Amino acid sequence: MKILLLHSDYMEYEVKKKTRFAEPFEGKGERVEEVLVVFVSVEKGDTEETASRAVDEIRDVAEKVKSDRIVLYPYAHLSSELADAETAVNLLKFMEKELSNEFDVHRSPFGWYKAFKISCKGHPLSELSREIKGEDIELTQALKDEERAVSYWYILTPEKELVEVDRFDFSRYDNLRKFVDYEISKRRAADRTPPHVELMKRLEIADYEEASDSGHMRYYPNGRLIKSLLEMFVTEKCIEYGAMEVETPIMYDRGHPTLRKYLERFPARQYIIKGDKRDFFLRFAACFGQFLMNAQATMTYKHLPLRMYELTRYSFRKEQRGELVGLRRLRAFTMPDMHTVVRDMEEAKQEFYNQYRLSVDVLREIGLEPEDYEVAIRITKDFYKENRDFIHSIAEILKKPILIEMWDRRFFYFVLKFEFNFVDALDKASALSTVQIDVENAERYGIRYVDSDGKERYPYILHCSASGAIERVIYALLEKAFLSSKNGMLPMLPVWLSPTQVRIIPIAERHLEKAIEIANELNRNRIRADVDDRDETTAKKVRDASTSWIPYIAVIGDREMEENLLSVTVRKESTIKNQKKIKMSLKELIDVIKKETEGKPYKPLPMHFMLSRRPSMR
RNA sequence: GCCACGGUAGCUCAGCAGGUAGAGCGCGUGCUUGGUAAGCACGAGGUCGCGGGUUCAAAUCCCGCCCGUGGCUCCA
Repeated sequence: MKILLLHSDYMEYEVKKKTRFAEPFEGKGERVEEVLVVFVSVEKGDTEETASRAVDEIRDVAEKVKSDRIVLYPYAHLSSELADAETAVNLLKFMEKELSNEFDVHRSPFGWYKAFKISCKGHPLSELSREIKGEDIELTQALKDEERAVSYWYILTPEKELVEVDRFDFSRYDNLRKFVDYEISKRRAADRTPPHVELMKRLEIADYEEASDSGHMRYYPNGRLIKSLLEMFVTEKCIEYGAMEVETPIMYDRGHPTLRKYLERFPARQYIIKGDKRDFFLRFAACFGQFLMNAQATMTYKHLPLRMYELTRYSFRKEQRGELVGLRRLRAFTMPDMHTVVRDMEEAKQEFYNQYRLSVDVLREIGLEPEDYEVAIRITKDFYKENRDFIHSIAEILKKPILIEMWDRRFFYFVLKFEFNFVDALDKASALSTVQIDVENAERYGIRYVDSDGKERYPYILHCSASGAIERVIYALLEKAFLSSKNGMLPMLPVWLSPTQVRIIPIAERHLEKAIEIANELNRNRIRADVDDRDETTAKKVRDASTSWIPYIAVIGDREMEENLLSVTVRKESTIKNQKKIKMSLKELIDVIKKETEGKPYKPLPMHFMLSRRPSMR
């Protein structure tokens, strides 16, 4: 926004003719004496926040020149980057309203050709221009609100008692203590790179891509397989839960009146794409696309709850440079995003409860148990008071204490949310699953349903990410594996996610043919098996398979050929000192793995099944 | 984004009072046909992150930038 301030003896204007942007106006014009005239150009990207900063400037100048009368005069010629007319009028009206508390404000109509006369006083303060940058401001209104909101911290015990956080006995809850420390005192102890960063590289899962922006990763064949399987799994679970899968654009008009409000909270966090005529921002979640779709749908109470799902590949958030780490925090990430339109708060609570259970279930099947994460519930005080029993009933689901953050008032779109927070090897917490009850966006987007009495009503909307970002799930699995290795176990991924599930190791060349035959049979049974046909010693091949976290290592030599059995090393039952080796038939091995991966998605080996034909990816 | 530290072979790192680069692993070739966490030998492989400056001479000193990690901040 650009403004030009002229302290004047008088200002006089006369309305001549409409432009195509003209706002309705009846009068002819007016003359105002002893006035501060403010010429205003509203620019692209300006928001109410920009406008209120302009108001502060104007107020400041008006007080200095001791003028209690102001003319707000829309004037396009101060800028070459003008906002659309609707925004401009809205912001001018907003400024008029803000200023009229203290001043006699005259707003000249927008979008008309006007003649004016002005007599500028000419003292040193009488002519000032100001540029108020919309994009660069750090603090938007919502952020200011957040600063003013006070948080109260409690622990909700499994016995449904609400205890102030200082009075809770954490002695049996080490992980929860770490999480609470992280949340409240913001204690940071880490002095090294998180373990998953080294692991994601060494296991050829993912790596930094210097040719892209920070926080955009490359995924090697192994990583793509793991990511793909997780994506398939979460998607299946959400569809099974009753969601309609959709796909929506990844970029949206920056000036779109509905989207802008949502954007205001994070002005510096968007990727901006220059279009031919309009500028676009890259989505940071699937909300927009789904809400716009919902707004157009004809819905009645009979259709509710209505669930819509999308896997965002990608969501973009231009996080601050120093916040990015490995797979924990990215600028481009994949997130399952489900929105549920519900009739009323009763239905919202019911869904919230069910989606909480869905999230527990999804994480558990992925390989993250309730003891691997800590629960946080964030809630407004009012909502808590009105729904005490409901909130307490949530504590029953996992029977573990929950951190409650209570706000004295609502400053964002939701009244209630939960998160499951993974606490990693460096005691840092990151949110995985989350569900929120949104009481604001239905109205903003014009999402309505027809109720049983024939009247249109605004529904509530739940936001649900059943697993959290897929990349973050991989991070959690790697950190968990690292933590388990500190407890003397061998680190590994769940079998259904392991890129190679069975490694066949022929002892000498004469066993190779049989090894290939076995691998083929396994692969026909949808088990990812490969063959280490390299010219290496058996010990070396076993070591390589072990350091690649392969769950089943099957050695085949003369003895196995003779007995028609495999000599299988089972990783999850082994330690580095004590390898668990079992003789079993091929059929038994197939049965064991099939049982272990039952109900999970499958994809074939991500690379050639002969190790000698496989490149090292880094 | 701010502060600190780091970037040298494909990988992990050594070298740095300024004098044109080293190890281990990996890779290639040969020997070896092996029995459960690293066989042996030989060989190839380097714009020392990028750009500028100081100097007879810069991987090494100075400045700027890029990337990474930690802290601050932040996480819709």
